[in-house]
Amino acid sequence: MFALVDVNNMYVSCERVFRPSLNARPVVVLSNNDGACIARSNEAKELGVRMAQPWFEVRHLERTAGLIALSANFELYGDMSARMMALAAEFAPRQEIYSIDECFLDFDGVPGDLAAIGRALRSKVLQWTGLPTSVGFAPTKTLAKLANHVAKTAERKPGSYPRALAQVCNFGELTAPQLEAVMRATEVGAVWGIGRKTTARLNEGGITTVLDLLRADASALRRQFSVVIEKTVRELRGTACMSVDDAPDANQQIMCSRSFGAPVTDLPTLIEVASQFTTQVARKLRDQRSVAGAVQVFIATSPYRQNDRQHAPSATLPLPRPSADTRVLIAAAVRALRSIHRPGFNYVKAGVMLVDLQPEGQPDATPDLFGFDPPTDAPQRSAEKLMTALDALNQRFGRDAVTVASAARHGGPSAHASRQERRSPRYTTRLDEIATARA
DNA sequence: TCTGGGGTCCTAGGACCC
DNA sequence: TCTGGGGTCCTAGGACCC
Repeated sequence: MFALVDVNNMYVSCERVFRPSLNARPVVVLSNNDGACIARSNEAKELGVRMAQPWFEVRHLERTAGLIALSANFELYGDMSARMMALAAEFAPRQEIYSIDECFLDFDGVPGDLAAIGRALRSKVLQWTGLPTSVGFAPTKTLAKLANHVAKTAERKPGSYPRALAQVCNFGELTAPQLEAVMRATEVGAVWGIGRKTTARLNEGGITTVLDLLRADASALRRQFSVVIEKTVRELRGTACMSVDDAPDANQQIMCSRSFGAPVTDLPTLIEVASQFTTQVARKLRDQRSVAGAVQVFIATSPYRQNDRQHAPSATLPLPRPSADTRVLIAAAVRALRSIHRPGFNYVKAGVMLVDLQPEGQPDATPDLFGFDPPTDAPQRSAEKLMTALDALNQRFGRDAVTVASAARHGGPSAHASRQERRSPRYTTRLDEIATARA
C-alpha cells in the first residue's frame, strides 16, 4: 500500500503558523513579482480566486472581502517543507519527496491499521510544525493521489463525500460499492496525469467521471492519446505501474527565470540579470554534484503588451568541456545573450537554463578537438577549489556575500528587480528575522 | 500599470548509419 | 529505367505536474 501525504494550501498554511490572525481569513500568496496568486486559503477559493490568477484581477477583493495577499517567501516554505518531510519519513520504510508539499510513502510489509497510522502522522505533523495535511492510502500511486484528493475535498466541502473519508482516506478499507460511489462522484480531471486538454477530449468521448475512465478501453485510449493514459487507467484499476523512488536521479536541467518589475531594453541590465540567474543555477548545479554541457538563455517581451513589438529569442551555447564554474557559465550565458538581444524591444522576462548535465568528475570522454593547448588537471582543480570556497563563504555569510563582478547588484534595488512588497519574515532561517513573542 | 517558475516525459519527424 | 529496410540519435513541441 502507498500513501500520499500532502499539506493543505501549503504556502498559506506556512504563513498562518507564524501569524495565527490569518486563520479563517481569505489569504493568497503571490508569485515572485507579486504578479499572480500561487496559493489560496480555502476562504480565498470560496471567493472565486483561481490558481495563477493575476493579482490585479482580484485586488478589489482586498477592500470588498478582506482578502489578504502576501509575497512568496520560498525560504520559509522550503524550510517548513524539510521539517514536515522528516516527520512523515518516520512512519514508513520508504519515502519519495514528490514536491515541496507532497510525499509518497511505501507501506509495503507494514502491519497494522493504516488509517490509524495516517491519523497519527497527521497529528504529529500538525503538532510539531503547525501544518495541516491530508493523507490518502491505496494500492497504487495514482489511487493514493485520488484518495488524498477525496480526503481533502471531504474536509473542505461537506457533502461531497462521506464525512468519514475526511483528512485521512484509505481506499483499502472501502467496500466495492463504496469505492464505486467515490469514483462516480469524482470528475475525471481530478485524476493525476489527466490535465485540461485531455479532460476536454475525454469529455467529448463521453468520459466525465473517474468511473467512466476506469471502465474505458485502455488500448483504444492508448491509440487515441498516448501510453501515459493507458498506464493511468491500469493504475486506477489497481495494478501498480509505478513504485516509490526514494533516490531520485539528479535533475536533467536546472533553470532560473523571472519576470521583471519593469520592462528592460538595454543590454547591460540584461547582462547583470543573466549573470545573477547563472550564479543561482551554477550553485544548484554544484549542490547536486553535476557539470553542465551547455547553457541556454532566453529573453522575452510581453504578449500582454499588445502595442509592443514582440521578440522572444533563445540561444543554446555548448561549452568546450562540461563545467560547474560560475565564471565559465556566466561567460557563456553572456555570449548567448549578446547573440539574441536586439535593441528597442521591451523585454519583461529572462531565463538561464543549464542543460546536458552530467555527474561531476567523469573522465572527459570527448576532449576539445580544437583545444590546441588542452587544459591539464591543475587549472581544473584550482577552479573547483575556488568554487568550493565561494559556496562555503556564501553559506556562512549569506547569499551573494561573494559573487562574480558582472552579477553584483549596482546600487540599490533597480527598477527591474522583482517586487516583493508583502513578504513575511523568514522566521526559521534568519536569526534576525526570528519570530518574537510578547507577554 | 499589473498576467508564476521549475521541472518531467512522450511523440513525431528528420538526419544519419549500414 | 529500376532506387530497401532496419535501426539510432537528436530536436522541437506538447502535455502534464505542483
